Amino acid sequence: MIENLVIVESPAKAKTIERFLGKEFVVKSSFGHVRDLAKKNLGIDVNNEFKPEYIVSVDKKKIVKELKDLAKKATTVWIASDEDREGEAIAWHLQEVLNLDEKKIKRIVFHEITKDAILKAIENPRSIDTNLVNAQQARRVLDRLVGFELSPLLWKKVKPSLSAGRVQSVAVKLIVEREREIKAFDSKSFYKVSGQFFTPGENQLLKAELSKKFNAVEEAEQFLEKCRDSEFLVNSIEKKPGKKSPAAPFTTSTLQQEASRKLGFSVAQTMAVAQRLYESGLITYMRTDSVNLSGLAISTASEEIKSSFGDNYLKIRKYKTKAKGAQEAHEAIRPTYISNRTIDGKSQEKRLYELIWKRTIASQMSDALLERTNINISISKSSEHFIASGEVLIFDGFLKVYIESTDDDIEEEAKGLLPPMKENAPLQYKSIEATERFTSPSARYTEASLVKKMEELGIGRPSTYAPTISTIQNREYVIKETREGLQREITILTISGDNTDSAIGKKLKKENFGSEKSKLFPTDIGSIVNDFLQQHFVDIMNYNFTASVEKEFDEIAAGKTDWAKMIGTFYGPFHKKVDDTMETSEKSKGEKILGDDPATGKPISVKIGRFGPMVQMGEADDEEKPRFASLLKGQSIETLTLEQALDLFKLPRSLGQYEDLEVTVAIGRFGPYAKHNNKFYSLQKEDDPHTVTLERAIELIGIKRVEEKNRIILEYKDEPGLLVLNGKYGPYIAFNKKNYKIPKSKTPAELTLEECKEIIEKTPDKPSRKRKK
DNA sequence: CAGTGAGCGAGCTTCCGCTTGACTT
Repeated sequence: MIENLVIVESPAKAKTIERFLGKEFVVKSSFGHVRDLAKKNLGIDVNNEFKPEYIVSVDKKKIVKELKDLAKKATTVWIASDEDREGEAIAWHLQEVLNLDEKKIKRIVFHEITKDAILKAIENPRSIDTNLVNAQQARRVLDRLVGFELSPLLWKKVKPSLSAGRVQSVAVKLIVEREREIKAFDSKSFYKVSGQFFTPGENQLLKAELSKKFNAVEEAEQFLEKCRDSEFLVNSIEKKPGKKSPAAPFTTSTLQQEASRKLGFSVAQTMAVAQRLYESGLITYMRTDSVNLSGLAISTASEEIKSSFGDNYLKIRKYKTKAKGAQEAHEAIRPTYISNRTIDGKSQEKRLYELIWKRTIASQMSDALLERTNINISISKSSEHFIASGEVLIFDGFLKVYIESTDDDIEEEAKGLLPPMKENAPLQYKSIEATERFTSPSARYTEASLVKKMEELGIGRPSTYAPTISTIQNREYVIKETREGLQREITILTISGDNTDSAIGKKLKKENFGSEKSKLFPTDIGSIVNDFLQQHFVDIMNYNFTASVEKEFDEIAAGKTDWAKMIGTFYGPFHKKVDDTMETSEKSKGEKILGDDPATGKPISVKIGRFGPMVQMGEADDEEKPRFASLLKGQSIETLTLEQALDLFKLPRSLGQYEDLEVTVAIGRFGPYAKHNNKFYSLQKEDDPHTVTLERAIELIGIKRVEEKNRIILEYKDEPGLLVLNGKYGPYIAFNKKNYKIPKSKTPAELTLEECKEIIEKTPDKPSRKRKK
């Protein structure tokens, strides 16, 4: 007999709590949800008030049995799952599965894992909030209906094994739309003017920028012309105080963003490292949307700040969450023991821990105080002004430990101290430059900036950000890639104060632009699926869909709406639309007509084929069979031009004859190759299949033949198909398209044919490897 | 290792949100 059984969601949490409570308490974990909708079919009876069919998940059978046994023996069972919608549902499912007298079960909640908080919770038990449970059931059922009705539609109309859902489809949409926005962006050039000035007799330089930007090179030229015989004057000096405040403590989303920017971690990597830190008891729970710190955390942080930096660095702050739909069942992510500035562990763990430590400490520190100075410089022959701005740090405050990064990669020049100046003092210029710049489109998403956007829209939860990002990449809707940029030429106009008589200097400079590092790009399939869903299911694809159903879930939680009724209102029209689309819509291949082949006049189109994106020349019902060619890596249906398509049809290409047989070049699955006598010879990086010569192909054939010859250690006259070869992993025997390992006891170069045959016979048939989930 | 693009059909795929190990190479 045990006195009390306490059930929480996470085993790490169970371990800590067990330490706080006495011997009369056994603390166990449910490992999250214990039941879910049946996986076969829908798992929902749509004709009977959407009655869900719940089953104990396979991986939870063991734990459920254990909890059942313990619960039977206990006098009281305390269900202490999180205080949010999912937590309440977990509590209800547990109650159902444990199948106990209701009087034996008590529902408790606590927000801090301290002895006091837990004992207080135990003094104030309540019963399970059925309305909140119903809100969760509505959420679960809606997601299942959307996912399990839209996905099969895609299998039929686009490609098997695809998926769609309330969250993932909108995440893909963000990326598809951003890509189109970037492709459609019309970059405009403009001129930015900056100058270097000095007070006669002094040698300190004052850098200043013109607030006006010029759109045409002529305007910039005219302005510099005016500057050349202008007088410059310090028009005004303005000083004003400024301050910077620290960012809130980490949530899952902000941790993922900062770990990506500062440490270069992927979203999944951040979560895996954080999980290890959590399990070692070093940080609090890492899946949270709360920016709140416990009283204990704030007081230990205060101590740490006072002793390390001094009283004037301390400023206790309460942060409020801005995220839509935040449920705040946990604390913010922080070190468990704030006095530990560093930890032992792997390099990744140390770095992430230090980031969390700094962010937590900084959040309770004073503002940084600055003095900002603007010097306004007038130009006698123009009404424009140059402005020099500087910034001096008066008090560093939280900046002593932590500076938050931003996504904007616009290099902001470090503003520093300005040289001393007097109002109305005359200035001379050392040089004035007009530099050509270009307007740029919104940046492509990184994994972390996509999470940030999803959080803003209220789509997804802390526990699903990382898995969702993985799903859309696994389905190949989206690909994370580094792409090289392009080069462009910019014009720089200069006048020099040392030589006021000479003409305006003009030089051209090359600059790189548009390169992307680890950014998310939509694939052809991603775009096609997005357009298909957008065309037929606008409501679900709307960025506000989640926010609006969340409002209805809140109504259910408040007991104002019946959950099955709410689902019914949604499902009626939705299901009809699914049926209609299944019946009437054509298969979606993303087909685009590019134009006609100038040589034959046949139409050329691009679309998704059985093996991926391809171009087609001619129609299927023509007398002559149409020609096909796959798109190359990096090309996409959306952006392929007729010219590029024609290039694709130039292969395979015949180079001529060698040893009485034809040599051809083409591009295969593994890149460009030359083919001769049914043997393949890979082209090298420097070879272009469109221009490579017969001579070069023959050279490659020669090289490979020598290599092949060197591979052969032994061959036998009596058995031409049996060879002893030198491979990547050492010598081996090749026979009948199978490879055999040579025992260590034998010297490969001395093997006789008989010995080889013996080895082959003794080698057992390898069972063909089967793919398991 | 190496261009494939027909059609039929069985049997499979799929959602979101809680939580961590456990299959093998």
